[in-house]
Amino acid sequence: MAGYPSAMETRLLQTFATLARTGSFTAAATELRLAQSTVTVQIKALEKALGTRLFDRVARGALLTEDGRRLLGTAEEVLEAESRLFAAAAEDGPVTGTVVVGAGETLCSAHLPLIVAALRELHPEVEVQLEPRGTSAALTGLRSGQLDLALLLEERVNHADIAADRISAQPLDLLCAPGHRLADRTHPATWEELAEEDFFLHEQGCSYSDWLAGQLQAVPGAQPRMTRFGSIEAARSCVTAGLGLTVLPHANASHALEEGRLTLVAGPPLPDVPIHLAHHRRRQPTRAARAVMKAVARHFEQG
Amino acid sequence: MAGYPSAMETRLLQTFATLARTGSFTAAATELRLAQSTVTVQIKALEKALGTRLFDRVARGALLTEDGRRLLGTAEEVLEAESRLFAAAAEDGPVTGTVVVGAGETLCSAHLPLIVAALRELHPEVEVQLEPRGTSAALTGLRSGQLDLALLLEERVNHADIAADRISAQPLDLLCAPGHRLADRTHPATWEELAEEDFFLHEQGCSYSDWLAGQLQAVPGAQPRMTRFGSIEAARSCVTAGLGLTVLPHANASHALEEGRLTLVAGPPLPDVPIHLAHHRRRQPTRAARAVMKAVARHFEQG
DNA sequence: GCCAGCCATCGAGGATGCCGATGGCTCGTA
DNA sequence: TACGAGCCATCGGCATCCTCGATGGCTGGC
Repeated sequence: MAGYPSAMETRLLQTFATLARTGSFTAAATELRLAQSTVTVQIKALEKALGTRLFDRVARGALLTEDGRRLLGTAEEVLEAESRLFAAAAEDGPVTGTVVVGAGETLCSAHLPLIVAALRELHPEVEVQLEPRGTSAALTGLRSGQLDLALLLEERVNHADIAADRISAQPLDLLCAPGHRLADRTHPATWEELAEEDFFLHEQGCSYSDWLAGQLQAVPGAQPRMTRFGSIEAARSCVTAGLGLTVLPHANASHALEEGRLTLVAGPPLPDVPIHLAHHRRRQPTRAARAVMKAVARHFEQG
Repeated sequence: MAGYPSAMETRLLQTFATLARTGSFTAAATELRLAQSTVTVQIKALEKALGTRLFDRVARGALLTEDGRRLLGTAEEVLEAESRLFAAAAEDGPVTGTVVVGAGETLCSAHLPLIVAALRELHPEVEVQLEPRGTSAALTGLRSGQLDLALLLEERVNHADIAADRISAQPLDLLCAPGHRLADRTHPATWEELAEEDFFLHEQGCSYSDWLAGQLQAVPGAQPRMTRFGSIEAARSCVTAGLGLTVLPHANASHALEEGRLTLVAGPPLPDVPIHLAHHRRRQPTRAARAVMKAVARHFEQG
């Protein structure tokens, strides 16, 4: 029994303050919507808890004692602090802080700079920190708390502890250099034809590159030649140099297409790659993180 | 339903702070001597009351959310204010302020200056304000709250709402001027003899003067000549001028006796007049008032 | 001296808090 | 992979506490 009675309820302090102001048990009870006897009991309980008499009961009502006057101010400080607590809880906190977003290089280079720029206008106080990570590294980061959000280029994100929303889908482009022999094909190349070509793809774990690799390897008797790079830029450079083909989300290829460094290859239909925005299910996103989530969603909605 | 839920208990805030510090429901429960389930329920109740999630429940325990971090400080302010309240209640307040003491002129002139002087040494912060009042006016003052204390020269003080302690008794002196014809009596004068004299007495309502008047009027066939004054000083002046006799508590006569302006008259035995120290029963004396009460009691104990 | 207003007390009943047990979940380990 | 330890959420029971209305004592005014 070291300290004070731990169960101190501010309800008693409310009654204390009201009784001090009105000077009447009955009036205080009316104001507090309580029975008069309840006020009597509560004040008695408070006096017992504080170990001192707070009021003199006189014929016309209740008068603060010296101790009562002395303690009233502090009691009101408690109430005021409590009121501030409720007020702080009611209002939203500032949208500020750093949000660490993990995303594969594909998205980092194509979309995220635009998103960050849009966000900066809406919430200048929010700092976004990009962490280039593949899907599995991103998931680990979400679990360990190193990442607040992750953008995943995956068909499905199915983990019990990860919440993921499908926010968009990227069309894929099959690409080669303008001078490449497949550049001017008028009718689509088949998988069998493509399996004879050289491919320069993004690293293992990149979903659309893995998907393409799977398609090529599925061609019977084929021995597809695929070189994987840790950097999209490196793979794309090989392709613009005319060494072979690659596959990229359209957003990552559009620049080079416009500048004539790459051109589309007519080929078999390619699927869209969905983009998922993920966060840890058990961790509530910060306000800043929610702002980022909104900005991401808006970016992909608009195109 | 305008405001916040009025029943906010700091117990929940204690649990909030402890859980935030330990990061574990189980550890917090152990520290707070509660069951783990209780901590769960309390935190849930607090989150509901505040309308926001305070903790992320993760596998290894509980992590503060952004809102939790933001509100923790304010919650601790509430606890700290409450702690101050208990501390303030535990310690005695300062002995300071003004104490209004009512007393008849008799005591005001003889005793109270000494009491005030003694008190000033012990409690320099306490200011005593003297209100010359007769018994009935003093009682009214106690009831109305104008007086904190009253010193009453009465045989008995018997009022349900007034608490009075008999703290001393004043011996009475029967007095005349040295040249008066009763000054040199060797054997005591009787009431019959005294009833022939001129008396200069304090005002109506002065207990010992009234008592003396009663004795004189009780002498069969007597027509006592008594002049009453609103001021003791006035009555005493008449007596020192040799115009007659008076009766006074010894303390009020001693100065004049020592200086030879008055002398004792041998007469019938006179009773002691008790002094009562009174305060309103329903009003708790302030600390300053209690200090005055102590000083008064000590003064009369010492003589 | 009676009446109106005020506070204290009491008993009942309804709400609430706390507890122990149990179950689901995660993580580390054999 | 299966298992056990540790952690939190839920549930039902029990005791406690809170609130209320009724009643009585008291004071002060008419």
